[in-house]
Amino acid sequence: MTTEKRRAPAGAAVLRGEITSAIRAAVMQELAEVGYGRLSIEAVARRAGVSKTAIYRRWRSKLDLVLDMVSAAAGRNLPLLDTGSLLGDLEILLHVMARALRHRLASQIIPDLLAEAARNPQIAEKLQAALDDYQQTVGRILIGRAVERGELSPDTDRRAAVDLIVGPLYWRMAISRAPLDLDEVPRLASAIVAALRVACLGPVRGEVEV
Amino acid sequence: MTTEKRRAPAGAAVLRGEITSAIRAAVMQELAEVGYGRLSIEAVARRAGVSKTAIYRRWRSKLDLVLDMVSAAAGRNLPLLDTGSLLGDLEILLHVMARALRHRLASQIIPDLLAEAARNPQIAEKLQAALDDYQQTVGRILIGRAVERGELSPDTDRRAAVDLIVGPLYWRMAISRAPLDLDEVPRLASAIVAALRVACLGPVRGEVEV
DNA sequence: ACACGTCGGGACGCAACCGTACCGTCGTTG
DNA sequence: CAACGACGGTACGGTTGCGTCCCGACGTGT
Repeated sequence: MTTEKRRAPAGAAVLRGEITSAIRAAVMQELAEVGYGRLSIEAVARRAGVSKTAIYRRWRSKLDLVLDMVSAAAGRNLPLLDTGSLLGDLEILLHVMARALRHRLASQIIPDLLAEAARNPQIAEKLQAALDDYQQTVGRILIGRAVERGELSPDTDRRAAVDLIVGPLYWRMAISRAPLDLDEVPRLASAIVAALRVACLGPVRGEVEV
Repeated sequence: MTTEKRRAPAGAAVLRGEITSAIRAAVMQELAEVGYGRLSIEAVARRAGVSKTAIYRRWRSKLDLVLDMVSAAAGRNLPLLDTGSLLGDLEILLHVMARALRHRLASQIIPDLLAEAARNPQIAEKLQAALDDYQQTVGRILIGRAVERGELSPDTDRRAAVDLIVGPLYWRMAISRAPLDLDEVPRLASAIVAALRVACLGPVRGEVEV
Protein backbone atom coordinates (compact mmCIF):
# COMPACT_ATOMS: atom_id res chain seq x y z
CA MET A 1 0.00 0.00 0.00
CA THR A 2 2.74 2.42 0.95
CA THR A 3 4.83 3.76 -1.89
CA GLU A 4 8.00 1.70 -1.98
CA LYS A 5 9.70 3.12 -5.01
CA ARG A 6 10.16 6.61 -3.62
CA ARG A 7 12.71 7.03 -0.96
CA ALA A 8 11.98 9.38 1.90
CA PRO A 9 12.87 13.03 1.43
CA ALA A 10 16.26 13.80 2.90
CA GLY A 11 18.97 16.37 2.87
CA ALA A 12 17.97 19.64 1.33
CA ALA A 13 14.69 18.05 0.38
CA VAL A 14 13.18 18.31 3.83
CA LEU A 15 11.10 21.15 5.20
CA ARG A 16 13.23 23.61 7.14
CA GLY A 17 11.80 24.13 10.58
CA GLU A 18 13.09 27.68 10.87
CA ILE A 19 11.04 28.68 7.88
CA THR A 20 7.96 26.99 9.22
CA SER A 21 8.35 28.89 12.47
CA ALA A 22 8.88 32.14 10.64
CA ILE A 23 5.65 31.60 8.75
CA ARG A 24 3.74 30.76 11.91
CA ALA A 25 4.97 33.90 13.62
CA ALA A 26 4.17 36.00 10.59
CA VAL A 27 0.65 34.61 10.46
CA MET A 28 0.06 35.58 14.07
CA GLN A 29 1.36 39.09 13.47
CA GLU A 30 -0.62 39.51 10.30
CA LEU A 31 -3.74 38.04 11.87
CA ALA A 32 -3.53 40.56 14.65
CA GLU A 33 -2.86 43.43 12.31
CA VAL A 34 -5.41 42.95 9.56
CA GLY A 35 -7.61 40.11 10.79
CA TYR A 36 -8.62 36.89 9.12
CA GLY A 37 -10.76 38.57 6.53
CA ARG A 38 -7.90 40.51 5.04
CA LEU A 39 -5.19 38.00 5.75
CA SER A 40 -3.27 37.47 2.53
CA ILE A 41 -0.72 34.81 1.80
CA GLU A 42 1.45 37.35 0.05
CA ALA A 43 1.61 39.56 3.11
CA VAL A 44 2.47 36.61 5.30
CA ALA A 45 5.24 35.61 2.92
CA ARG A 46 6.57 39.15 2.83
CA ARG A 47 6.57 39.49 6.57
CA ALA A 48 8.19 36.11 7.09
CA GLY A 49 10.82 36.86 4.47
CA VAL A 50 9.78 33.76 2.61
CA SER A 51 8.32 32.89 -0.75
CA LYS A 52 4.68 32.05 -1.24
CA THR A 53 5.66 28.61 -2.44
CA ALA A 54 7.14 27.85 0.95
CA ILE A 55 3.73 28.45 2.43
CA TYR A 56 1.72 26.55 -0.14
CA ARG A 57 4.01 23.56 0.33
CA ARG A 58 3.01 23.36 3.97
CA TRP A 59 -0.63 24.30 3.89
CA ARG A 60 -3.17 23.88 1.17
CA SER A 61 -4.88 27.21 1.66
CA LYS A 62 -5.30 30.17 3.92
CA LEU A 63 -8.04 28.33 5.77
CA ASP A 64 -5.85 25.29 6.35
CA LEU A 65 -3.13 27.52 7.65
CA VAL A 66 -5.30 29.26 10.19
CA LEU A 67 -7.05 26.07 11.24
CA ASP A 68 -3.69 24.54 11.96
CA MET A 69 -2.66 27.51 14.06
CA VAL A 70 -5.89 27.32 16.01
CA SER A 71 -5.42 23.63 16.69
CA ALA A 72 -1.90 24.21 17.87
CA ALA A 73 -2.91 27.05 20.14
CA ALA A 74 -5.94 25.23 21.50
CA GLY A 75 -3.79 22.21 22.29
CA ARG A 76 -2.13 23.71 25.33
CA ASN A 77 -4.75 23.38 27.98
CA LEU A 78 -4.94 24.93 31.37
CA PRO A 79 -3.77 22.75 34.22
CA LEU A 80 -6.44 24.01 36.63
CA LEU A 81 -4.78 22.90 39.78
CA ASP A 82 -6.87 22.25 42.85
CA THR A 83 -6.53 24.86 45.58
CA GLY A 84 -9.10 23.36 47.89
CA SER A 85 -11.77 26.01 47.48
CA LEU A 86 -13.96 27.32 44.71
CA LEU A 87 -12.74 30.83 45.36
CA GLY A 88 -9.11 29.80 45.11
CA ASP A 89 -9.68 27.81 41.94
CA LEU A 90 -11.48 30.75 40.42
CA GLU A 91 -8.74 33.19 41.26
CA ILE A 92 -6.21 31.00 39.53
CA LEU A 93 -8.37 30.54 36.48
CA LEU A 94 -9.07 34.23 36.16
CA HIS A 95 -5.43 35.08 36.61
CA VAL A 96 -4.45 32.73 33.83
CA MET A 97 -7.15 34.16 31.56
CA ALA A 98 -6.18 37.72 32.39
CA ARG A 99 -2.53 37.08 31.70
CA ALA A 100 -3.36 35.45 28.41
CA LEU A 101 -5.61 38.27 27.30
CA ARG A 102 -3.02 40.88 28.24
CA HIS A 103 -0.97 39.95 25.20
CA ARG A 104 -1.83 42.16 22.27
CA LEU A 105 -1.72 39.28 19.84
CA ALA A 106 -4.16 37.20 21.84
CA SER A 107 -6.57 39.99 22.58
CA GLN A 108 -6.76 40.92 18.92
CA ILE A 109 -6.72 37.51 17.31
CA ILE A 110 -9.19 35.77 19.57
CA PRO A 111 -12.10 38.16 19.08
CA ASP A 112 -11.37 38.31 15.39
CA LEU A 113 -11.45 34.57 14.93
CA LEU A 114 -14.52 34.25 17.10
CA ALA A 115 -16.27 36.77 14.91
CA GLU A 116 -15.12 34.99 11.81
CA ALA A 117 -16.39 31.72 13.22
CA ALA A 118 -19.88 33.11 12.99
CA ARG A 119 -19.73 32.84 9.21
CA ASN A 120 -17.08 30.26 8.48
CA PRO A 121 -18.24 26.75 9.35
CA GLN A 122 -14.76 25.24 9.33
CA ILE A 123 -13.35 27.80 11.71
CA ALA A 124 -16.46 27.58 13.82
CA GLU A 125 -16.06 23.84 14.13
CA LYS A 126 -12.42 23.98 15.18
CA LEU A 127 -13.03 26.90 17.48
CA GLN A 128 -16.17 25.49 19.02
CA ALA A 129 -14.34 22.26 19.69
CA ALA A 130 -11.63 24.12 21.55
CA LEU A 131 -14.18 26.29 23.28
CA ASP A 132 -16.40 23.41 24.29
CA ASP A 133 -13.39 21.55 25.56
CA TYR A 134 -12.40 24.56 27.60
CA GLN A 135 -15.88 25.15 28.88
CA GLN A 136 -16.34 21.51 29.76
CA THR A 137 -13.07 21.50 31.60
CA VAL A 138 -14.05 24.55 33.56
CA GLY A 139 -17.52 23.22 34.13
CA ARG A 140 -16.55 19.76 35.11
CA ILE A 141 -13.40 20.35 37.06
CA LEU A 142 -14.06 23.68 38.67
CA ILE A 143 -17.78 23.37 39.26
CA GLY A 144 -17.58 19.62 39.81
CA ARG A 145 -15.07 20.07 42.60
CA ALA A 146 -17.12 22.79 44.20
CA VAL A 147 -20.17 20.56 44.13
CA GLU A 148 -18.23 17.72 45.74
CA ARG A 149 -17.08 20.09 48.45
CA GLY A 150 -20.65 21.14 49.02
CA GLU A 151 -19.93 24.70 47.96
CA LEU A 152 -22.47 24.56 45.18
CA SER A 153 -25.73 22.75 44.61
CA PRO A 154 -25.41 19.57 42.53
CA ASP A 155 -27.96 20.80 40.03
CA THR A 156 -25.97 23.85 39.09
CA ASP A 157 -26.30 24.62 35.40
CA ARG A 158 -22.79 24.13 34.08
CA ARG A 159 -23.28 26.24 31.03
CA ALA A 160 -24.73 29.18 32.90
CA ALA A 161 -21.91 28.85 35.39
CA VAL A 162 -19.31 29.13 32.68
CA ASP A 163 -20.99 32.25 31.36
CA LEU A 164 -20.79 33.85 34.77
CA ILE A 165 -17.17 32.90 35.20
CA VAL A 166 -15.72 33.77 31.83
CA GLY A 167 -18.05 36.51 30.64
CA PRO A 168 -17.09 39.48 32.81
CA LEU A 169 -13.36 39.13 32.37
CA TYR A 170 -13.63 38.54 28.64
CA TRP A 171 -15.90 41.54 28.22
CA ARG A 172 -13.53 43.72 30.18
CA MET A 173 -10.33 42.71 28.44
CA ALA A 174 -11.39 41.81 24.92
CA ILE A 175 -14.41 44.01 24.28
CA SER A 176 -14.45 46.99 26.55
CA ARG A 177 -10.63 46.93 26.56
CA ALA A 178 -10.42 48.87 29.75
CA PRO A 179 -7.25 48.33 31.75
CA LEU A 180 -7.59 45.73 34.44
CA ASP A 181 -5.33 45.71 37.45
CA LEU A 182 -4.53 42.19 38.52
CA ASP A 183 -5.39 43.25 42.05
CA GLU A 184 -9.00 43.39 41.00
CA VAL A 185 -9.10 39.69 40.20
CA PRO A 186 -9.78 38.48 43.74
CA ARG A 187 -12.73 40.81 44.07
CA LEU A 188 -14.08 39.61 40.77
CA ALA A 189 -13.59 36.02 41.88
CA SER A 190 -15.54 36.50 45.07
CA ALA A 191 -18.31 38.26 43.17
CA ILE A 192 -18.53 35.31 40.82
CA VAL A 193 -18.69 32.88 43.69
CA ALA A 194 -21.66 34.78 45.06
CA ALA A 195 -23.31 34.69 41.66
CA LEU A 196 -22.73 30.97 41.30
CA ARG A 197 -24.28 30.29 44.69
CA VAL A 198 -27.41 32.09 43.65
CA ALA A 199 -27.51 30.83 40.10
CA CYS A 200 -28.48 27.31 41.09
CA LEU A 201 -31.38 28.42 43.22
CA GLY A 202 -33.51 29.42 40.31
CA PRO A 203 -35.28 32.71 39.72
CA VAL A 204 -36.07 33.57 43.29
CA ARG A 205 -37.36 36.98 44.17
CA GLY A 206 -36.54 38.62 47.45
CA GLU A 207 -33.79 37.36 49.71
CA VAL A 208 -32.96 33.75 50.47
CA GLU A 209 -30.96 32.44 53.35
CA VAL A 210 -27.72 30.63 52.65
CA MET B 1 -20.43 82.88 2.98
CA THR B 2 -22.95 80.45 1.61
CA THR B 3 -22.91 79.95 -2.11
CA GLU B 4 -25.59 82.16 -3.52
CA LYS B 5 -25.20 81.60 -7.19
CA ARG B 6 -26.15 77.94 -7.16
CA ARG B 7 -29.75 77.13 -6.57
CA ALA B 8 -30.57 74.22 -4.30
CA PRO B 9 -30.75 70.81 -5.93
CA ALA B 10 -34.28 69.90 -6.81
CA GLY B 11 -36.28 67.52 -8.90
CA ALA B 12 -34.32 64.59 -10.21
CA ALA B 13 -31.20 66.17 -8.81
CA VAL B 14 -31.89 65.14 -5.27
CA LEU B 15 -30.79 61.95 -3.50
CA ARG B 16 -33.45 59.31 -3.64
CA GLY B 17 -34.18 58.01 -0.19
CA GLU B 18 -35.21 54.59 -1.37
CA ILE B 19 -31.77 54.04 -2.81
CA THR B 20 -30.09 55.25 0.33
CA SER B 21 -32.15 52.76 2.32
CA ALA B 22 -31.32 49.97 -0.08
CA ILE B 23 -27.63 50.70 0.35
CA ARG B 24 -27.93 50.77 4.12
CA ALA B 25 -29.71 47.43 4.16
CA ALA B 26 -27.17 45.94 1.78
CA VAL B 27 -24.32 47.10 3.97
CA MET B 28 -25.82 45.38 6.98
CA GLN B 29 -26.31 42.16 5.06
CA GLU B 30 -22.84 42.28 3.60
CA LEU B 31 -21.28 43.21 6.91
CA ALA B 32 -22.87 40.19 8.50
CA GLU B 33 -21.89 37.90 5.67
CA VAL B 34 -18.27 38.78 5.04
CA GLY B 35 -17.35 41.15 7.84
CA TYR B 36 -15.78 44.58 7.73
CA GLY B 37 -12.45 43.30 6.54
CA ARG B 38 -13.85 41.89 3.34
CA LEU B 39 -16.61 44.37 2.88
CA SER B 40 -16.41 45.69 -0.67
CA ILE B 41 -18.25 48.60 -2.18
CA GLU B 42 -18.85 46.60 -5.32
CA ALA B 43 -20.56 43.82 -3.41
CA VAL B 44 -22.73 46.31 -1.58
CA ALA B 45 -23.70 47.93 -4.86
CA ARG B 46 -24.49 44.55 -6.40
CA ARG B 47 -26.60 43.47 -3.47
CA ALA B 48 -28.46 46.78 -3.32
CA GLY B 49 -29.07 46.72 -7.06
CA VAL B 50 -27.36 50.07 -7.35
CA SER B 51 -24.31 51.50 -9.02
CA LYS B 52 -21.11 52.22 -7.18
CA THR B 53 -21.46 55.88 -8.01
CA ALA B 54 -24.67 56.01 -6.02
CA ILE B 55 -22.66 54.96 -2.99
CA TYR B 56 -19.71 57.24 -3.52
CA ARG B 57 -22.05 60.17 -3.89
CA ARG B 58 -23.31 59.56 -0.37
CA TRP B 59 -20.20 58.46 1.46
CA ARG B 60 -16.59 59.29 0.81
CA SER B 61 -15.26 55.82 1.51
CA LYS B 62 -15.98 52.43 2.96
CA LEU B 63 -14.91 53.66 6.36
CA ASP B 64 -17.21 56.65 6.21
CA LEU B 65 -20.04 54.38 5.26
CA VAL B 66 -19.60 52.04 8.17
CA LEU B 67 -18.95 54.82 10.65
CA ASP B 68 -22.22 56.39 9.62
CA MET B 69 -24.06 53.12 10.13
CA VAL B 70 -22.54 52.72 13.56
CA SER B 71 -23.54 56.21 14.58
CA ALA B 72 -27.07 55.63 13.39
CA ALA B 73 -27.35 52.32 15.22
CA ALA B 74 -25.75 53.65 18.38
CA GLY B 75 -28.12 56.57 18.39
CA ARG B 76 -31.10 54.62 19.54
CA ASN B 77 -30.49 54.24 23.22
CA LEU B 78 -32.18 52.04 25.73
CA PRO B 79 -34.92 53.70 27.75
CA LEU B 80 -33.99 51.85 30.93
CA LEU B 81 -37.23 52.40 32.74
CA ASP B 82 -37.32 52.31 36.48
CA THR B 83 -38.97 49.22 37.96
CA GLY B 84 -38.26 50.11 41.56
CA SER B 85 -35.67 47.44 42.25
CA LEU B 86 -32.22 46.55 41.01
CA LEU B 87 -33.38 43.05 40.16
CA GLY B 88 -36.27 44.33 38.11
CA ASP B 89 -34.14 46.87 36.27
CA LEU B 90 -31.59 44.18 35.52
CA GLU B 91 -34.17 41.79 34.15
CA ILE B 92 -35.40 44.42 31.76
CA LEU B 93 -31.94 45.37 30.64
CA LEU B 94 -30.94 41.76 30.06
CA HIS B 95 -34.13 41.07 28.20
CA VAL B 96 -33.49 43.96 25.87
CA MET B 97 -29.91 42.85 25.30
CA ALA B 98 -30.96 39.26 24.73
CA ARG B 99 -33.59 40.26 22.22
CA ALA B 100 -31.13 42.45 20.38
CA LEU B 101 -28.49 39.76 20.22
CA ARG B 102 -30.99 37.20 19.00
CA HIS B 103 -31.01 38.83 15.59
CA ARG B 104 -28.51 37.19 13.29
CA LEU B 105 -27.39 40.50 11.87
CA ALA B 106 -26.65 41.98 15.25
CA SER B 107 -24.92 38.95 16.68
CA GLN B 108 -22.62 38.78 13.68
CA ILE B 109 -21.96 42.44 13.04
CA ILE B 110 -21.32 43.53 16.60
CA PRO B 111 -18.51 41.11 17.40
CA ASP B 112 -17.02 41.73 14.00
CA LEU B 113 -16.90 45.49 14.41
CA LEU B 114 -15.63 45.17 17.95
CA ALA B 115 -12.79 43.02 16.71
CA GLU B 116 -12.09 45.46 13.92
CA ALA B 117 -12.04 48.30 16.41
CA ALA B 118 -8.97 46.75 17.95
CA ARG B 119 -6.98 47.75 14.89
CA ASN B 120 -8.89 50.61 13.30
CA PRO B 121 -8.64 53.80 15.35
CA GLN B 122 -11.56 55.49 13.65
CA ILE B 123 -13.92 52.61 14.25
CA ALA B 124 -12.57 52.22 17.74
CA GLU B 125 -13.30 55.84 18.51
CA LYS B 126 -16.87 55.73 17.27
CA LEU B 127 -17.52 52.38 18.87
CA GLN B 128 -15.90 53.26 22.15
CA ALA B 129 -17.97 56.40 22.28
CA ALA B 130 -21.14 54.39 21.85
CA LEU B 131 -19.91 51.75 24.26
CA ASP B 132 -18.84 54.23 26.89
CA ASP B 133 -22.12 56.00 26.57
CA TYR B 134 -23.93 52.71 27.02
CA GLN B 135 -21.77 51.66 29.92
CA GLN B 136 -22.12 55.01 31.60
CA THR B 137 -25.84 54.87 31.20
CA VAL B 138 -25.96 51.44 32.72
CA GLY B 139 -23.53 52.41 35.41
CA ARG B 140 -25.09 55.68 36.33
CA ILE B 141 -28.73 54.91 35.96
CA LEU B 142 -28.91 51.28 36.97
CA ILE B 143 -26.22 51.23 39.61
CA GLY B 144 -26.93 54.78 40.69
CA ARG B 145 -30.56 53.98 41.38
CA ALA B 146 -29.62 50.88 43.31
CA VAL B 147 -27.23 52.88 45.44
CA GLU B 148 -29.90 55.45 46.14
CA ARG B 149 -32.27 52.70 47.21
CA GLY B 150 -29.60 51.32 49.50
CA GLU B 151 -29.35 48.08 47.53
CA LEU B 152 -25.68 48.61 46.79
CA SER B 153 -22.80 50.28 48.54
CA PRO B 154 -22.08 53.82 47.34
CA ASP B 155 -18.48 52.95 46.55
CA THR B 156 -19.39 50.27 44.06
CA ASP B 157 -16.96 50.26 41.13
CA ARG B 158 -19.15 51.22 38.16
CA ARG B 159 -16.86 49.72 35.61
CA ALA B 160 -16.53 46.38 37.35
CA ALA B 161 -20.28 46.38 37.81
CA VAL B 162 -20.88 46.81 34.11
CA ASP B 163 -18.54 43.90 33.41
CA LEU B 164 -20.55 41.68 35.69
CA ILE B 165 -23.83 42.74 34.17
CA VAL B 166 -23.04 42.65 30.49
CA GLY B 167 -20.29 40.06 30.32
CA PRO B 168 -22.12 36.80 30.94
CA LEU B 169 -24.95 37.45 28.52
CA TYR B 170 -22.65 38.75 25.81
CA TRP B 171 -20.36 35.76 26.18
CA ARG B 172 -23.27 33.39 25.97
CA MET B 173 -24.99 34.91 22.97
CA ALA B 174 -22.18 36.42 20.91
CA ILE B 175 -19.21 34.21 21.69
CA SER B 176 -20.27 30.83 22.94
CA ARG B 177 -23.40 31.14 20.78
CA ALA B 178 -25.27 28.62 22.83
CA PRO B 179 -29.05 28.94 22.73
CA LEU B 180 -30.47 30.94 25.60
CA ASP B 181 -34.03 30.51 26.72
CA LEU B 182 -35.51 33.79 27.80
CA ASP B 183 -36.74 32.00 30.89
CA GLU B 184 -33.17 31.86 32.10
CA VAL B 185 -32.88 35.62 32.22
CA PRO B 186 -34.41 36.07 35.69
CA ARG B 187 -32.02 33.54 37.17
CA LEU B 188 -29.11 35.29 35.54
CA ALA B 189 -30.37 38.60 36.86
CA SER B 190 -30.55 37.39 40.41
CA ALA B 191 -27.09 35.87 40.14
CA ILE B 192 -25.74 39.20 38.96
CA VAL B 193 -27.42 41.00 41.82
CA ALA B 194 -25.64 38.68 44.23
CA ALA B 195 -22.35 39.33 42.47
CA LEU B 196 -22.86 43.08 42.60
CA ARG B 197 -23.57 42.98 46.31
CA VAL B 198 -20.29 41.22 46.92
CA ALA B 199 -18.25 43.15 44.40
CA CYS B 200 -18.20 46.30 46.49
CA LEU B 201 -17.02 44.53 49.62
CA GLY B 202 -13.54 43.93 48.32
CA PRO B 203 -11.61 40.68 48.14
CA VAL B 204 -13.07 38.85 51.10
CA ARG B 205 -11.96 35.34 51.75
CA GLY B 206 -14.05 32.74 53.49
CA GLU B 207 -17.81 32.97 53.71
CA VAL B 208 -19.78 36.06 54.40
CA GLU B 209 -23.26 36.08 55.77
CA VAL B 210 -26.04 37.35 53.59
C1' DA C 1 -41.39 75.46 -22.25
C1' DC C 2 -36.62 75.56 -21.50
C1' DA C 3 -32.40 75.26 -19.15
C1' DC C 4 -30.25 73.73 -15.18
C1' DG C 5 -27.72 70.51 -12.53
C1' DT C 6 -27.49 66.33 -10.13
C1' DC C 7 -29.04 61.83 -10.69
C1' DG C 8 -27.80 56.59 -11.66
C1' DG C 9 -25.16 53.59 -14.65
C1' DG C 10 -21.42 51.68 -17.40
C1' DA C 11 -16.52 51.71 -18.51
C1' DC C 12 -11.77 52.39 -17.50
C1' DG C 13 -6.99 52.31 -15.46
C1' DC C 14 -4.66 50.84 -11.52
C1' DA C 15 -3.30 47.90 -7.75
C1' DA C 16 -3.34 43.75 -4.95
C1' DC C 17 -3.66 38.98 -4.48
C1' DC C 18 -4.49 34.17 -5.73
C1' DG C 19 -2.62 29.77 -7.11
C1' DT C 20 0.61 27.52 -10.31
C1' DA C 21 4.49 26.42 -13.31
C1' DC C 22 9.16 26.52 -13.85
C1' DC C 23 13.92 27.39 -12.34
C1' DG C 24 18.51 26.46 -10.23
C1' DT C 25 20.13 24.75 -5.52
C1' DC C 26 21.61 21.47 -2.18
C1' DG C 27 22.04 17.48 1.25
C1' DT C 28 21.42 12.68 1.48
C1' DT C 29 21.33 8.07 -0.14
C1' DG C 30 23.00 4.09 -2.63
C1' DC D 1 30.60 10.43 -6.04
C1' DA D 2 26.72 10.84 -8.81
C1' DA D 3 21.89 11.11 -9.11
C1' DC D 4 17.72 11.94 -6.86
C1' DG D 5 14.04 14.83 -5.47
C1' DA D 6 11.98 18.19 -2.79
C1' DC D 7 13.65 22.62 -1.55
C1' DG D 8 12.89 28.06 -1.91
C1' DG D 9 12.28 31.82 -5.25
C1' DT D 10 10.69 34.28 -9.40
C1' DA D 11 7.43 35.06 -12.98
C1' DC D 12 2.95 34.72 -14.87
C1' DG D 13 -2.21 34.88 -16.14
C1' DG D 14 -6.57 35.55 -14.08
C1' DT D 15 -9.62 37.63 -10.85
C1' DT D 16 -11.39 41.11 -7.86
C1' DG D 17 -12.03 45.56 -6.07
C1' DC D 18 -10.99 50.58 -5.80
C1' DG D 19 -11.93 55.25 -7.18
C1' DT D 20 -12.96 58.24 -11.22
C1' DC D 21 -14.85 59.93 -15.48
C1' DC D 22 -18.29 60.43 -18.84
C1' DC D 23 -22.90 59.66 -20.38
C1' DG D 24 -28.03 60.18 -21.17
C1' DA D 25 -32.14 60.76 -18.12
C1' DC D 26 -35.13 63.49 -15.53
C1' DG D 27 -37.82 66.64 -12.36
C1' DT D 28 -37.92 71.38 -10.76
C1' DG D 29 -37.58 76.47 -10.95
C1' DT D 30 -37.67 80.51 -13.89
